[in-house]
Amino acid sequence: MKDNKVVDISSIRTTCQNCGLYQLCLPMGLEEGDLDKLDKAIKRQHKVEKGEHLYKMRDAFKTVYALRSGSIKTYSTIENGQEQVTGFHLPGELLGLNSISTKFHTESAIALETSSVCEVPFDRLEELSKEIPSMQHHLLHVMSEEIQSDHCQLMMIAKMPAEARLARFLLSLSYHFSQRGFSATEFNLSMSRNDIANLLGLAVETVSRLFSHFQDNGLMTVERKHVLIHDLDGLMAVTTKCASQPLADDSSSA
Amino acid sequence: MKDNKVVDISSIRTTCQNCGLYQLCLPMGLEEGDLDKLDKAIKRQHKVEKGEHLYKMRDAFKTVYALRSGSIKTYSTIENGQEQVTGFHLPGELLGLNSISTKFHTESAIALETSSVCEVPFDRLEELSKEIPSMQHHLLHVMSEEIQSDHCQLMMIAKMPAEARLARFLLSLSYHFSQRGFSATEFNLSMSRNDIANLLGLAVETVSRLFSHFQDNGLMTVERKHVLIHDLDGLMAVTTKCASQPLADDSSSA
DNA sequence: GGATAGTCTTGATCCAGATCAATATGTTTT
DNA sequence: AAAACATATTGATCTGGATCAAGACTATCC
Repeated sequence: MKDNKVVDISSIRTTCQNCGLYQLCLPMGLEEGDLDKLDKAIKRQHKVEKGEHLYKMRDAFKTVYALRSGSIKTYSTIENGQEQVTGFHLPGELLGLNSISTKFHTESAIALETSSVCEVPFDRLEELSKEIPSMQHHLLHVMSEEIQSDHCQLMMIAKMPAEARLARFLLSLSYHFSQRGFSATEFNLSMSRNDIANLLGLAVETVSRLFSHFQDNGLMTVERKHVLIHDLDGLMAVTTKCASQPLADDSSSA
Repeated sequence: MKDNKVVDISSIRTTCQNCGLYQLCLPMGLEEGDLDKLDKAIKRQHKVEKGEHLYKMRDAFKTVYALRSGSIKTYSTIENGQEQVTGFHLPGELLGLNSISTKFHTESAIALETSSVCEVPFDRLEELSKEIPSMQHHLLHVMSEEIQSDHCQLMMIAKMPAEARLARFLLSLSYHFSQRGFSATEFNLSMSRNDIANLLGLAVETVSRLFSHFQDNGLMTVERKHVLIHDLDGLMAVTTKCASQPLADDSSSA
C-alpha cells in the first residue's frame, strides 16, 4: 500500500512540521493542530536574490518574514544619507517585528546571498496569537531577545575596544552557525568588511587590520570571505581584554 | 443625596481610570470593562525611595513595573564590573518587559529620585492579553518601540560625535517632558553627569565640557541639575552637524 | 562648623582608531 | 582579455575624545 502510492504533491511542499528550523522559528512549542493553523497563514518559500530587498525603510509594515535559508542584512538610513547596519540575520530568525509600533518599516532588509523566506501577514499572526497562547508568548519572547541583543550591542560599542568588538562578532557568528548545525570554526562571511565595520561602529580599515592581527596571532585564518577559527578560547580572551579591569580592592583586604 | 454622601474610600484609591498617565501606560485604548480587569491585576502605588532598586540583574522576572512618578535608571553590569546604563525612564513607561525571554532580569533598575510604580504580575498580564486583544497588541507595540529606540541609540553611539549625542539626549528629555505636560525647555536632570556620560558612551569630563560649550554658545543654561534650554532649534542643528555630510553628487548633474 | 567624601568643572597630555592615500585583488562588462 | 569598478589590504598621518591631574563646589556626617 505504501510502496505503490503515487507521490502526493502536497506531502512534498514544505510545511512547518518538517521544516528544519522547527526549533528556531515561529512553530516552537506549538501543538499539532496549531501548527496547521499557522501553516495555513504562511506563504512559504519566497525566494530573494542576492542584493534584493525584502522590504525597505518606510514601506508599510504588513508582514513578518521568517528566514529559511541564506542571510539578510538590516540597516537604516540616517538623515544625512549615512547607513547604519542594525544586524545580520540567519535562518530561523524573524524579521520585521520591530516595526509594529510605527506601522511602517524603520529599517531596510536586503539579502546578502540568495535566500528564502516564509511570509506571515502580521494581522493573521495577531489573530493566531489570540487562539494560541504559546504563540503570543513566543512573539513576546522573540522581541525580548532582540532587545537583549541590542543592549549587548550597545554595551559593546560604548565600552569595548575595536579588537574586542570584532572578536565578539566572530564568536557570535560562530555560535549561531553551530546552533544551526554548521561548523563553529569554519564558515563564510556573507557580508562585506564595510558592513561589518558599520555594524561595529568602526572604519573598514580597522576591521581589515584587525583581521590581519588575529591572523598574525594564530587565532584564525581569513581569506576574503572564508574564515577558519583556530582558537575560540583565544578569541574569547580578546573579548574580555577590554578597557579598565575591575579595581578589585576587596581581594586585598581582610 | 450627592452632597451629604460620605467620602467613599474606594473612590479615592487611584484606579487606572483616573490615572493621569492613561494615554501612556498599559490601559491605552482599553474598554471600560477591560480596565476593571486590569485594575484588579495591578498592585498600585508601590513607593521606591531614591537609590532603592526596583529589581536587580539576575532577579527572577515575575512582574512588570509601570512608572507613575519619578525616574528610574536601568543598567547592567558587565563581566569586568563596569556598568552600562541602558536608559532613563519617565512616568508612563513600562519596565521589565525586556527580560521575558530569559525569565530573570538582565539589567537592574534603580530610582534616581523618590518614585512610585504600579506592579503587574507578568503571568496575569499574559492572561489578560488573551482576553483583551488590544492589550496583546499594546505589549507588542511597547516592545517594538523599545527596539526602535535602542536602534536609534546604537546609531547615535556608532556614528555621531559627542556633541551631537549630548544634544540629542537633551532634546529627547525635552520631548518626553513636554509629552507629559511639563516644560520642554526647563527641567531638572535627575541623573548624574556620570550616568549621562555612561549612557552616551562618553567620559564624564566630555559631558561636562560639552555642557559648558552649549552654554557658551547660548544654547542653554545649565546649573548643576537645573537645565534651561534657550534654543531648541540650535540644539537640533548640533544634532545634525554630525560626521561626513551626504556627498550629494546628484544635485549637480542634470 | 569643620572634616570627609562625592560630584562637577577645567586644563594638559596622550592614544586608539579615523582619515587620507596608494596599491592589490577581485568581479563584471564588453 | 582589457577596461572599468568595487572591495580589501597596508602604510602614514591626524584628531576627537579618553585619561590624568588638580581644583571647586555640595552634601553628609560627627
